[in-house]
Amino acid sequence: MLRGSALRVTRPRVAVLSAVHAHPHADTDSIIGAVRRELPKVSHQAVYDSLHALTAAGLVRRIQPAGSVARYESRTGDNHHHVVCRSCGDVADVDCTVGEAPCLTASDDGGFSIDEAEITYWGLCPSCS
Amino acid sequence: MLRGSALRVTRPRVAVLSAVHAHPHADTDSIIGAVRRELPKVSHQAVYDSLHALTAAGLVRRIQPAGSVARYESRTGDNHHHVVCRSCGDVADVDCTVGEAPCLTASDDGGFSIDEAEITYWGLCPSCS
DNA sequence: TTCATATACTTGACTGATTCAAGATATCGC
DNA sequence: GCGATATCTTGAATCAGTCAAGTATATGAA
Repeated sequence: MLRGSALRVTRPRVAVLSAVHAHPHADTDSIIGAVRRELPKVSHQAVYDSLHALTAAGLVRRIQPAGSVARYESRTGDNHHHVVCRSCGDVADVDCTVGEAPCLTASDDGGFSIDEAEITYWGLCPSCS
Repeated sequence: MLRGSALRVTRPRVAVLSAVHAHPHADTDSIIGAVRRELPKVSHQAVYDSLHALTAAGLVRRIQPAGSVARYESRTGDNHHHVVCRSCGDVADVDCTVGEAPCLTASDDGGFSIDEAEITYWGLCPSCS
């Protein structure tokens, strides 16, 4: 995957990419932890740099619900959305409904040229509700 | 408005509420600046506290697009959404389209009890595009 | 395989938004 | 006007994330 995106293949990057695949919606700190289980000496900066590189290459997607730190996931390019628990902050995926496209055209875009509509659903997860 | 929400009427709160009305989508720092034009000696903490109190009371709404600091607006309870400029971070309001409601029912909520669907449109504002 | 070079990583300091905590002050019901 | 209590001031602390300088490593060419 890294080579496919013209990214150099380094051990930190491989570990970060695996960690994001293994722990969807994990925050940076959890990813650092997961990476260090494999490569104990990786710096936090290397993880931040890798996440930025992977995000820029489109191999991972960064999400950041209001009030949360950045989280990363490996499902990209499928325009899915997220539910966030107001109580514990847990995040789950929500697939697009078929009927969505027309609704996500803004009625009045205020002159903006819109290229993406991101939906965040808010509520309570099963264990908190 | 403050009394209507059973909040004590203090000069900092009045100034914060006016500032949010006068500067929609302003971040906390701008609000502090606006408040201090009227009351130069207000502490930043008082502004943070006021914004929290006003948000809890529903008199203002807090929004925080990914990668941005918290912003506040006085339009509440009308379920409108936002367009955010990827370049300058500027925020504008987008009214609900009539057809939206059915689309914003998640196809699979993963067991979450959802109470709100928040849409953020991303693109470029007129001056950046 | 070796080498050169650009890219990535390590280390350690720093920033900036936000929060915490303790004591002083002001609001509001009586 | 007075007392109780919420709010504000002051100043320090936290935490995610960034910056910067120097070292190490991946990769393409010799």
